[in-house]
Amino acid sequence: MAVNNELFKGTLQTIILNLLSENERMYGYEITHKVKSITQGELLLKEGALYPALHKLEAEGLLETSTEVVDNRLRKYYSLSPEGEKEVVNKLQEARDFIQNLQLLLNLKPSF
Amino acid sequence: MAVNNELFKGTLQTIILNLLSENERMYGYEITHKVKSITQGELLLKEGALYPALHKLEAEGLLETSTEVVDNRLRKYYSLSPEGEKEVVNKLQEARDFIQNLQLLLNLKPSF
DNA sequence: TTACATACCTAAGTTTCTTAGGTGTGTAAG
DNA sequence: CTTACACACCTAAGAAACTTAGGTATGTAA
Repeated sequence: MAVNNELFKGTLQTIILNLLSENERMYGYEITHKVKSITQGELLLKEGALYPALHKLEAEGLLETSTEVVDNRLRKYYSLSPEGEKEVVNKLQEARDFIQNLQLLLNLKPSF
Repeated sequence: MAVNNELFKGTLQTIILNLLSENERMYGYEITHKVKSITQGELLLKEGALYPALHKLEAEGLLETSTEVVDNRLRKYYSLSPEGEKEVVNKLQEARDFIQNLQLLLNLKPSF
């Protein structure tokens, strides 16, 4: 992670699940680039963090996979399982509460 | 931590420094209760997390301490050092950027 | 043939936090 | 009078997430 490394700890699962709720299916390498482009390079999602996280979410039954060969290279596509669809709703609500509480604790609320 | 445990990882230093920038001086036990009341019980800052964090910030020169005995009990008051005063500005800006990026990644921005 | 993008992966180490204690004082309940 | 709880500090062991630093393999541009 580029700028504020430490703070993003714990948000990775939520970020992955949300991207997949918007994009139907994505593969790992694509996710790292998507995160980079959305944050304009401020958050660099490391592969060493991403792949274990994807495997864990799959093992928990929140993600499903299908592999394809594109241009003679393997792609492992991930998509939300039915449980993943439910979980992303919870995770997003938790994220909203988290941001709310953090803004309260840091007096960042009334900036706009 | 009570509700969303995982997400607050990495935010503790910023929370401590910001509380001390608002309150001149605080002691550990007071900080845990302050955090609890601000978040209405949603974030329970554990002593096992707080005290090591305070010691680390002190070792880094960001905090200064003075001990007092009140009602025959020891209190160790923490306050920002000059470097701490500078660092809290950086940390808060990082937190703003973090929230901004997280909202972008999670599509939470245009809710109000 | 060197370098870099694409695309996957893992193991070792670091850091942070949780769990689960320990020490000691003061006060309220029974 | 002893049990429980609030106050107030502390630490050690373990869990978990992340970083670092690799490895494998293909395709393309210099």
